Amino acid sequence: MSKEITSKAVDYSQWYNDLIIKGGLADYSAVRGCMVIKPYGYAIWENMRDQLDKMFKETGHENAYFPLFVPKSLFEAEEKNAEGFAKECAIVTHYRLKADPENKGKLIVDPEAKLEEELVVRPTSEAIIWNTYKGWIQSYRDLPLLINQWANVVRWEMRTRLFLRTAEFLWQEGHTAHATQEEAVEETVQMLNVYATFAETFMAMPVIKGVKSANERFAGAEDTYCIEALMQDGKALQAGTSHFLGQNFAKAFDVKFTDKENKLDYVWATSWGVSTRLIGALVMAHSDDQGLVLPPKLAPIQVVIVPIFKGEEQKQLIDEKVKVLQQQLKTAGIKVKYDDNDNNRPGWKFAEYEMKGVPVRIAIGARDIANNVVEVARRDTKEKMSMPIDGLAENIIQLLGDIQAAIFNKAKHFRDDHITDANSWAEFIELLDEKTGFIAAHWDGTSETEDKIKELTKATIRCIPLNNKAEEGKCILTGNSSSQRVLFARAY
RNA sequence: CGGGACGUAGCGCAGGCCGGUAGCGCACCAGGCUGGGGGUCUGGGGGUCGCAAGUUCGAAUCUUGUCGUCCCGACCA
Repeated sequence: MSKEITSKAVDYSQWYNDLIIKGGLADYSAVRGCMVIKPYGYAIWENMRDQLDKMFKETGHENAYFPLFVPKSLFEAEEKNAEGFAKECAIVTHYRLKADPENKGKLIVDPEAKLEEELVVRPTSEAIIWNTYKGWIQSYRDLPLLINQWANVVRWEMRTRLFLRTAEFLWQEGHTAHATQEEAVEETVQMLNVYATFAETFMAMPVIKGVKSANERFAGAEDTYCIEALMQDGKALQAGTSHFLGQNFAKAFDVKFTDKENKLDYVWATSWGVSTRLIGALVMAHSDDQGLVLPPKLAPIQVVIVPIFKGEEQKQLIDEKVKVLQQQLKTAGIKVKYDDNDNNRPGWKFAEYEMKGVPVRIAIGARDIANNVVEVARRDTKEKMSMPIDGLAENIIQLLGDIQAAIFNKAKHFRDDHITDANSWAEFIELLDEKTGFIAAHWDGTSETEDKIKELTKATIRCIPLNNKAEEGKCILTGNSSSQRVLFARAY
């Protein structure tokens, strides 16, 4: 009983931390605000990455890699972007250390090794990328330019949380250049849809697609599209963003092209990204007090087989049977692990793999072999069933599919139950505090009102949903006229 | 950057008020009994008590300083 998890009803935040640490996803590190992603957590990221990468390539994108460092002068070029990120940038000012003459065995920054121009450790790569694109784009024939980068970025956050907000994090950032505004907007929406599909199909996490209000817009964007998810504590989490950048970066970095009519114009841009934050979202969307609940499509281990035996003779019998089963499951494309480690007893293993969120557990003992069955337990419902050994792989594939669908539906029901209309300020406050979740309310469309609401309630406009229906109403705070409801929530 | 908590074995903690040989649980090592929900018995290894000064015959314990981490908030993906 060495690995107890704090109940999420008692302390949601502690529950989340316990899952990450005890589930073996990540560890605290010696660096403030930075975490170590452990193999099991990294395996989830690899699965996310591989799938997203495939989807990016299917939509015509290529991968490239740009430098970690951005010369300050480039970083400054797009004013709004620079201003937005300035206060969370790490800066390289020197390139050398030397032995401390006053303190043996210690090093100090060599004052003679000061850089002429400081380097910003990228918090995002627009600047370095657009500076590069300038040299790559001359003609409409060079467009569209569709590039993605898998990278790490650094944002010096005041307060960090495992996966949700760390000073350094892994992500992908797509940066595209287009000949027309329409095409750039189309790209922005296309990538938003890729993210939404990924979140719902692979993470089993329902999301709302929408557009950000001006307050929440990416620094330097004309429009920020986003997918918003709901966590089990009723707080919203921005899971991905896709930005229409207009010609802002093209103008800042002087990226022009000649069109078919031989006219010179600035290119139109997009950028879009998702990060390791998705792992935090995944954890908070589905898990319970026994540990992680991972969707089969992203689980590093989809099926674990636990042998139950008395003595070597039984063990050998089981080993032989499992060897065959394991091969059948692998052939069927299932990620399966046989845990015949003799240090831990079955009960310990059951608890351990529940902690780690393995979707399906198969227990097999001499008794089962005699009956030509195995015991199958699903993580999401804890339900146990007996399955015939013959045709096991087909049944397991079916079961994995069922689990994927079940956890999506469960999350979707929860989410749908937590989108509530508020028609008065009093109702708005009560919903925020009691029911939580998304609150659909009228808003007069001004930044001032949004700021005021945030100040009073800590709730922000998560998004204006795409295809939002028009509805005349009065702003929840000011009573001014409004033409549609927007979604408010407290958010991560 | 404000508020709070905590630094003692790999992890989780006690000891501290009242200074006097460094403790517990888990984990680890060797072996036994075990095995269908975190089993059990025996034996064993592991510590400059975050760091630095000070008080004292003597400091994990008292004093001062310092560094670090986590949690809550503002900021943000």
